[in-house]
Amino acid sequence: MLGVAGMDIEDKAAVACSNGCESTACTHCTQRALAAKQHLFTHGDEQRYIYYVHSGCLRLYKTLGNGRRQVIGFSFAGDFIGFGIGPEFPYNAQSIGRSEVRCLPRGTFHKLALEIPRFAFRLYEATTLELAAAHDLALTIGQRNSTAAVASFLLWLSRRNERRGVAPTTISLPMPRTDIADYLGLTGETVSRTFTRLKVGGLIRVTRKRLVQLTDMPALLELAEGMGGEREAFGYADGLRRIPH
Amino acid sequence: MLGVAGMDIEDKAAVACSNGCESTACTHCTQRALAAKQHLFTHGDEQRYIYYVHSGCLRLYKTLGNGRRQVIGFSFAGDFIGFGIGPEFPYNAQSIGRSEVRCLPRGTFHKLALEIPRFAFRLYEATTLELAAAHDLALTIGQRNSTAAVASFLLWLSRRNERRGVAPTTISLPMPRTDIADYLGLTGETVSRTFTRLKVGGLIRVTRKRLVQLTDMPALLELAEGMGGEREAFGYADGLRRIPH
DNA sequence: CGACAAGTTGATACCGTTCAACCTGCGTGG
DNA sequence: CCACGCAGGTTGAACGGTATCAACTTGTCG
Repeated sequence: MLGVAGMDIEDKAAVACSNGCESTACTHCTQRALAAKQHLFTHGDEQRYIYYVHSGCLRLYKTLGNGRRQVIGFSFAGDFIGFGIGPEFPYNAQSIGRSEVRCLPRGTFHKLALEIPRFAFRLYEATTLELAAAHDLALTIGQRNSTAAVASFLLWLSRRNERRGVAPTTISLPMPRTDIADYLGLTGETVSRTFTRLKVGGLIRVTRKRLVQLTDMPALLELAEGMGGEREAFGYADGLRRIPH
Repeated sequence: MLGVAGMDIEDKAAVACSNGCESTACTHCTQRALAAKQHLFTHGDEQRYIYYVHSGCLRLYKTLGNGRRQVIGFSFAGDFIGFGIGPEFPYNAQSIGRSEVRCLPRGTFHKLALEIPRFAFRLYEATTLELAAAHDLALTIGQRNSTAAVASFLLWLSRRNERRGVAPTTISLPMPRTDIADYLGLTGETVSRTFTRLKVGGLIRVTRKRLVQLTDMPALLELAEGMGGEREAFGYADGLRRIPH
């Protein structure tokens, strides 16, 4: 075995890269600084590079002809963006705040993969983990109500913290509410209302708009599974009282 | 280049397999016949094999603690099931009707990948395409209304036919309405109503319950992008008249 | 400090869900 | 071969969660 089980997707990819970069890829790599809201690439752009996020955070999203937007992921520092084999990117990548990325020429990257089996295998592993994440997202969007969706989103960030040795109860949100909304298939308003319901329910504390404390993990875990209010505590399926008008 | 651009994901995987199977994998492979509704594996089962669907159709799905189900994909004859590196399957695979699968020992499969770079690379390619499909699903569930979702589902099957040289306007549905519903994040009732609306709108013809003719492709394409009824033909966003009570 | 983006809260509408009754058609067994 | 049975599918009526549109507040950055 490779002894990488339990590692983060970005960790795996980083290992994969370090293998390759040492030889060739990173000798050719360029840097790029992105301003807030600037696109790294858009849907249909030629796939020339695979990107490595050095700092900042980007949103990956797709759009419908009518303008509706689905965020399919967030890329944090240490993540790779742009795995895939098609000639064009099938989604958009946009910097949320300011960020810096490294650009690894795709050709070099793939040549390496064809030369070093372990490298290709790690690419496979990394993609496989992204796939699992995408399936989880589908489960969230399709089957969780707004409360369960927001709860599972917060828990996802919590687990991410945990794996990096950061306090799992202190969640910093680099993205605006509308991104969370478009990620979860909701609207900004609904996300906002859900935050305040979790807040008044005592499950979270919102220190600042982009900084959340998880104060009742077990309850959040239950909510995320749609088990909130088994006894329908307040007459609502998720056991949280609606804010009175 | 490898000259596989534009190939189907299952075609790619088949090539990948044929490369490997010829040497070792398939000499160890066993067959398995599944009855209707029988599970190939369930969430949490140890990942011992990678499966190749020889005949029939399976649904892949995940569930929430409260019992709600999200279908994350359908596996048709020629597809592989079970790519991934974790110790356990993160979803369930259940036969829809009767089906037959071949079981390829995971160890052999992965050893091969580490020996033959091109094989590992093809695994990477195949997973990459599955990932793109999962992102499309998220877009559908999160942003398309019931009409757009059903339209894009039919068009997906249509494109699939096209790539296999089958008439793209004749869609056979191996799965029940409830599977389509749980795939699109809807209910069986809503899918059923949407079918009849498309029917009375003249966009499809339902020959038998599981056999659909696409009679107005351009309109379906517009609907799938949420552009249906730009002029709101019937006063509804999707341009299709609701069935009066 | 001042302007504008981001976030919150409110009122209302509506799409999809839910629960229920009723068809339909396919496979099975008498 | 037909009739039965039942899963699958359709249709109906009402409810409700989330979207939508709008006003207002907050806070962040230049």
